Amino acid sequence: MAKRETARDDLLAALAEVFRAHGYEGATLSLISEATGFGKGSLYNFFPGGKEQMANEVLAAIDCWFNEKIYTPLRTASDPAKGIVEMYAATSDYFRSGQRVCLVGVVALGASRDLFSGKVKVYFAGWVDALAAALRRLGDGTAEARRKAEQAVLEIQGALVLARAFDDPKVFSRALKESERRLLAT
Amino acid sequence: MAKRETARDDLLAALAEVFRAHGYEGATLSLISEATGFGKGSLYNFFPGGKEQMANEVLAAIDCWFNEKIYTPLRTASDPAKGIVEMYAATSDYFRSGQRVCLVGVVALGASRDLFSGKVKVYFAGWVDALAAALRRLGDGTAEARRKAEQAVLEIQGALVLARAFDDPKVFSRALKESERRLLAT
DNA sequence: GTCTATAAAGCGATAGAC
DNA sequence: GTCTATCGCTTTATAGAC
Repeated sequence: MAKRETARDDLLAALAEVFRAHGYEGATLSLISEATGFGKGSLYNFFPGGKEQMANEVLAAIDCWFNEKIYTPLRTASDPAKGIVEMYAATSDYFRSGQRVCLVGVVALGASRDLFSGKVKVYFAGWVDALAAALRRLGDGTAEARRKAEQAVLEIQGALVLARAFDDPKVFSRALKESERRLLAT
Repeated sequence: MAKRETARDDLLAALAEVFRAHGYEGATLSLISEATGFGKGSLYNFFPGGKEQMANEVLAAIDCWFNEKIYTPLRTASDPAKGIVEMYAATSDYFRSGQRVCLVGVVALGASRDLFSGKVKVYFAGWVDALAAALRRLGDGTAEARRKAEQAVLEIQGALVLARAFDDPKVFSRALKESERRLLAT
């Protein structure tokens, strides 16, 4: 996390937005070049592996962000219930109330899934596991905690689909609020 | 629905599988040509509008199928609860227990959303509305029925994402079973 | 109605000047 | 480290033979 990595992190953030907006197949090098301000030559200097390496590093950066900002707090919060509340808040922020898509979810549904299946699994497993850990600390049994955690993650992904389909952020906000309420009830 | 339309329906079904497997951007004419057995010339004879027309007709056919097999039964079943049970069964069949993706959901999340936003909205609105109608017949108020219906459709879409991410049909089956149980409770 | 051949544009990726 | 020029290939789409 040294300062000299900031430049690459910024670049990865810009790349992530292009992949989110156009998907892996649709994110052409021309679009990437335009969005990042770098020529193709520079891009291949940063990522000798081309588009595939770009996407792999973007997915790794996303996983890293979620680990740091969501999964770890969820596991270590002194009050697990507060950790869950903060998870929903951070999730809503991250996805801009449903106007920003989940790149990992898009990849999971898309044709490029096979290329990145490892990273996709790690991302979702990390989320479900961290949430299940918090629920166990709230008193749920192992199986019940896992079931509820899976359900919550699934609701977030479904809310993103429906919010995009209806082009209505309120669908997302409403769904997340309900999901949080249900998860913390009893 | 005349018999002479069957050939085009079969063609649209084959096209749908290509779009599901590769997404709109990834479904190249070469892939489509291979999957359908028609040369590019023939494809442009059937669909002068090219790929965009193909996708539009595929989405229309999907909407038609859901209307006929799911939305209408949901509205007209003499027993609304039975209609809901059958909706979940038909949904699980249609998506092959989560191994088949929802093309409309994929389009909603993808870059081609703007091209097909009308059809995407109609599909999901049709589903939510039909399900809400069944729930009202079961005694729910307008707002409550709509809320529950939206939640159920969202759960189905989320279950597809998670099942694909984990590459595990059981995730889908479990989620649908739970969703059905919750919807029919009380 | 179906094909092959081909056009024109865009793709990912590379080479080499600076 | 960044660029322009370019390669070889694939893309969508069209033209024209059969």
